[in-house]
Amino acid sequence: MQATEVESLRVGELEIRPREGLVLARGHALTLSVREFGLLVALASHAGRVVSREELYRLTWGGALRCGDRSCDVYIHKLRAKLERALPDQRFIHTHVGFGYRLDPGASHPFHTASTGR
Amino acid sequence: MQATEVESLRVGELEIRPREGLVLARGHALTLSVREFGLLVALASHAGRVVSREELYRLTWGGALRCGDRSCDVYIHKLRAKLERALPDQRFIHTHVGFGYRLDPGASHPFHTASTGR
DNA sequence: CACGTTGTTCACAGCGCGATCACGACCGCA
DNA sequence: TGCGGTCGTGATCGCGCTGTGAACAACGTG
Repeated sequence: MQATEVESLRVGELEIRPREGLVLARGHALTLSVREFGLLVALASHAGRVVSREELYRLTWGGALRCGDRSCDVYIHKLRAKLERALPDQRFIHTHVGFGYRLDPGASHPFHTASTGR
Repeated sequence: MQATEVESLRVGELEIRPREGLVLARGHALTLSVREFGLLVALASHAGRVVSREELYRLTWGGALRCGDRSCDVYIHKLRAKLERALPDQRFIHTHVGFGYRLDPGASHPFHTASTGR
């Protein structure tokens, strides 16, 4: 799945143009670094699916994720910060503990269950 | 039966993607822990049939169920809670006292069945 | 060279998860 | 009716996974 070959990826109000290195949030442009952009493209090209850190790293950095490497987490954080600044009312990147991350526009947050409500 | 090799399992309005660690309930994502997810996959890969605790434990935890271990019960409970929160009008996990659990979307009566029909 | 940006790594904080325990409800049975 | 076995369910606790800020090095530019 070569995301860089498509003209435009759409995830909710995000429009990503891989070949231009451009991201539009509700129409106006975001300023992302190369890594941030690569990560977003990697996520967007699997939108709605859970992507493991290994996979994200391979797609964005281009190698095997070394044990203990937290680069993904750090950049997920940076990406979240910028996305949230652009669209404060939405949540795009969801964490699936033990599995990876998922990019999803619609649902702000999946069901959350503490333990039978109190 | 290696459930992790199929793309997607469907049980009623549940869609389970073993390789992603993702569950969709009526289209939108659930947040399950690794154990909860493993258990659901174990049940789903035997949907409609009663699965013993020994079998569930072996499939999910990967070892023999020790005498007195209630892990299965506890996680069945957690799973039920999350499924019920997602789809309150349905019951998926049915208890067969003395035998085990059964995952089934439609049926609601867990009667002590000798299953005559079939 | 001075400076701002970016990429990488580290350290610490916070919280979710997994394993277990405890108690109570329920049921079949003598 | 008392007893033992089976389940449901809330609670506890240590640990690992994640979130997050910051330090530092590597560049690119004027």
